[in-house]
Amino acid sequence: MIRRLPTLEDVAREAGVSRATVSRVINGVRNVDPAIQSVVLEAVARTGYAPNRAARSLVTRRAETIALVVSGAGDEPEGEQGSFAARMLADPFFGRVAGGVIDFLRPRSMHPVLMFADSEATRAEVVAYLRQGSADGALVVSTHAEDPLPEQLADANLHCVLFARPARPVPVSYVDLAHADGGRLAAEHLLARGCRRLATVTGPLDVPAGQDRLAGFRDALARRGHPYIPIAEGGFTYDSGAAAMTRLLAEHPHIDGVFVANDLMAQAACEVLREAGRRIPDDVAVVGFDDSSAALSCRPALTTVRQPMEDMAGKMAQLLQEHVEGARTEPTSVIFEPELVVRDSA
Amino acid sequence: MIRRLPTLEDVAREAGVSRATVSRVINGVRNVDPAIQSVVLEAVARTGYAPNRAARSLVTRRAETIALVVSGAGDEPEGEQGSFAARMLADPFFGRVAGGVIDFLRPRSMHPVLMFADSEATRAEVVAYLRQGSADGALVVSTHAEDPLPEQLADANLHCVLFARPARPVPVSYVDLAHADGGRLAAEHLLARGCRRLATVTGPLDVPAGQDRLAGFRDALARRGHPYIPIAEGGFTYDSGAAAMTRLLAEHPHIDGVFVANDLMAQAACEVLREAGRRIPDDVAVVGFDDSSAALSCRPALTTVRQPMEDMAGKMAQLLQEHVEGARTEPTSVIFEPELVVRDSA
DNA sequence: GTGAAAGCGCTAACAA
DNA sequence: TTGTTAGCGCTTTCAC
Repeated sequence: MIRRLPTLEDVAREAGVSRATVSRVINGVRNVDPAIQSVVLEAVARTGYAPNRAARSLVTRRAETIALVVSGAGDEPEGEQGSFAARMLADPFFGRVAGGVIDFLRPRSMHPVLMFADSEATRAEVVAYLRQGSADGALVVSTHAEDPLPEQLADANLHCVLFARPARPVPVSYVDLAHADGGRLAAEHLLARGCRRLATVTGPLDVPAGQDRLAGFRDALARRGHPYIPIAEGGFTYDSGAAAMTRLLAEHPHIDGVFVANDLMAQAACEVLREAGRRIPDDVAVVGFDDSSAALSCRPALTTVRQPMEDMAGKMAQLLQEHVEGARTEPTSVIFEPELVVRDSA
Repeated sequence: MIRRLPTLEDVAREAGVSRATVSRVINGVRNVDPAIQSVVLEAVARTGYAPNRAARSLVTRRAETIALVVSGAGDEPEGEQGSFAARMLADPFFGRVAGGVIDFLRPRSMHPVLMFADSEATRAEVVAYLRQGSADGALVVSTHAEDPLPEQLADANLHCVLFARPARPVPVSYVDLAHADGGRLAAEHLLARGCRRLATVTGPLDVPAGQDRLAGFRDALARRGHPYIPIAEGGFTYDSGAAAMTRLLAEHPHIDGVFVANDLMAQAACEVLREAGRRIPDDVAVVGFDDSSAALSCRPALTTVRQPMEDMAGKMAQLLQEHVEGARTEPTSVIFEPELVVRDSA
């Protein structure tokens, strides 16, 4: 019995063949005599051999690992709210994206490395991590508009795929949603149920998702004879949603329908409306966006524009894999369609 | 200009020294002439050198990576609820643990690999992953009592640290909470605010956390002259909490205080109570457990027993690091104390 | 304080 | 179909 972990060499000796043959069996290369193959397999079992990943990576130049990185601004106050990582982990949006990525990766026996970057230093770490070959590529989710990470990765010639179109054009692949169509869906639903004094709590207006949802909403309304709609800008967080709804209500107490640009803010809006004595949906109808877990935990259950995030995340992972394998060389984009989910709030 | 990525060799040539010297500078080994050191550093900058992780791991026998694995039963119905990974990511409990781990790791420039295992096959993958040296050890969070993973890891001589004591003894380190003390805190608070007809929604009674929280609660009550307390068993999920509270209310309509073994179920319980026309805390006081994000999103805000999960998770990561580095060889356990957080529900 | 040289365990040409 | 051999890029004795 040898003390150190068994190596290819040990298995080869045990099976009475060469290292190369064992390697072929392990890696499922065809051209191997079935008889020899089973002899090798037995030797593997007997020795309890497990291929050393570092050694393999060194020669294949593949880490067989991808990074899932969330990149933020780094200008937010730390403290009570918890760390950036903790905040992101608590966000139902991130959960669905991560879940989608993992479900794509798992059947392929791959597991993502989780990275959170909210400063130049941590972003540099992400770049370094990939440059060292610790991961073959990155899936990046940005939390704010001018995130420099995508460009840094592109400049370093590293593989990456983004969730959502970057605010400034960067030559990398991304998946995204037809946000404007989602805004339209919300507008039409509110109109159809008879609302006439509409308003909206928007997302941050410096990111495409925020802009496009608003544009689609306004657009559909304008076509139906509603040229002006009061708006209040939010930041996609619960608190910002509550604040925005409060402002809206103060300035326009008679609104009977509101489109809120994501579910977390919509949940906050419902809370504010309820505390202001408004019944939902009777007095004010509320439509959210995302169909995240917040939509279900909201009372009443939220009517919302569903973003198929798991599918989007899976696609994102698939695109990255294609880039890594060289099956795809040019950046591409895949845009998904939103869908209205009608529940109780509108 | 060379096409391939720069290697130590390239930097050495550029700096006019040997590979060994460059390696020393990169790794911050002392015995290096300051002058040479800066020459090397310049050469590194000029070439844009980044050490290859696989090559380093091959010789150091360290992956400098740890796995964060969530191990579940695999007997739960897939489907509407989403995949195991998605469900865990949506759970505020997991979010805090992961956040704590990440915040410990980040200053050390380490990033966890996220793995979800809910079947024998996926558990075997976790073991294989570690045996290949892809990660130096595992942090494991089990979602059910008889999780075989800890034992499998221990048998394979792999480093691991658990979150919570395993149901059956396994020779591995773990961090845990003094759950019984938490139950006691809840009992005393409820009694102190004048509740006299108490009941409890427990966690699953086949896991230590479920048992101990109940035991502590009962114990404190028994000491104060309340020998019998109605209970309803839940499974730590929202739905199971709602079901348990419904049963409790049907059988004991006059309860005026309830201890619910985690916040997610407590949130569900509040919902059930509210729909049954009970005011919280006036008619029924509710105390939760964990102080997860559910405690804050609950209406009214939940009075709860706080589990310092971030600290626990950080400690878990620290213990693992000590094991990996060989600074600690014997399994150990660290038990944290819970703390009552008084909000509006009790 | 620095360099030469020996591997770490594996894959992939290339030969046989 | 199988074996031989040459590295992949790095750390680490061991001399000097």
